[in-house]
Amino acid sequence: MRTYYGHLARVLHSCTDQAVTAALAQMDLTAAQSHILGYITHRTDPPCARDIEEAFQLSHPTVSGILSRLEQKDFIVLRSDPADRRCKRIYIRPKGLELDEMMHQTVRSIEEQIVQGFTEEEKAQFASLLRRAIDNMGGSPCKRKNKEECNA
Amino acid sequence: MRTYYGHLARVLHSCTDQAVTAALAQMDLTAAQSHILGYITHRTDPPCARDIEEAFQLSHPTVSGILSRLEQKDFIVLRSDPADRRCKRIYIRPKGLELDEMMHQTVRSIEEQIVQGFTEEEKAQFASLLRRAIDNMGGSPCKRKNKEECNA
DNA sequence: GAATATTGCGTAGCTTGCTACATTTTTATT
DNA sequence: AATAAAAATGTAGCAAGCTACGCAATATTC
Repeated sequence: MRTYYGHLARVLHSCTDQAVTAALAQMDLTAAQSHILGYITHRTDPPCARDIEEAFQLSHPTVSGILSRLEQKDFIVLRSDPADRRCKRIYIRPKGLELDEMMHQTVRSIEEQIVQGFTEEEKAQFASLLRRAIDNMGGSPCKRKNKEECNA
Repeated sequence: MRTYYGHLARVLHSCTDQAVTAALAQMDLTAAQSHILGYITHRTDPPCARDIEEAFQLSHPTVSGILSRLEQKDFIVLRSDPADRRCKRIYIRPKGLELDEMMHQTVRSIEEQIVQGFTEEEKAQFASLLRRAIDNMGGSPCKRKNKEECNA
């Protein structure tokens, strides 16, 4: 039987995503929403949509959709930056901040589950091979200037 | 910087998928459609939707949507099985058969690009680690009885 | 200073993924 | 035989990913 790495990547992404989403359902968050919410929380200064696109290698409309759902649920607020009125800064609201600890614990435990039974060496190799494969494919849809922020 | 395997899997899936879709655009096929079309072509007997769900670890509505788009484009035809009227057998149409060789060549070349610069040992390890990770996550959304068909 | 390019965002429209529910047909139970 | 369970599909509705387009604000260039 042939090996299709693309297929394996899809399946791994898909089941991981669903595990996280299921674990976070009680907080009314999906996997994608929680990752982005966590990123916003841990920034020292409020990011704008563009920052998230680069950090997560996602297109603008995708990020835009996720942010608008987070805003609807009152986890964040978007406000135009007076210094550059093109940008909309993203501010965490108390309701979003509250979930942070629980959210991160959930994500961490699922990340551990993925590499359960791996030796430290295997974990390192797994990450390294994944990053090399991504690099072989030209990184990702977005052109990214901040390469160090990606594939993290 | 922490390593998020789930994130890496998403990015790898995403850029692979887009590379395949871009390469196949002239044939009016997406990555998902071409994989499923290839599977149907290489079956000795016409499969039904359920077979595809198991082989690709996808939910019924997902497969149903892809099949209906393939049928709209006249690549396949769906016909009820007279022996079991619940099943709809999937038949390849000439227009679908035509693309097979070109399609497979495209997919193969992108699969090679993913593991470009990998030694044979690294390729084997990469596939093995991916399969172990998928296994750790409980395989995938579908419960699958045909485990040997999966993660291929 | 005016014209042009770039940047950030919004929206429309698509595919692909999911869950949840309903329907039809077949199989199993009793 | 009648009823219940299981299996295959259909459909509604959502999230998340994309491209392609347009608009407004800022930067750049002449």
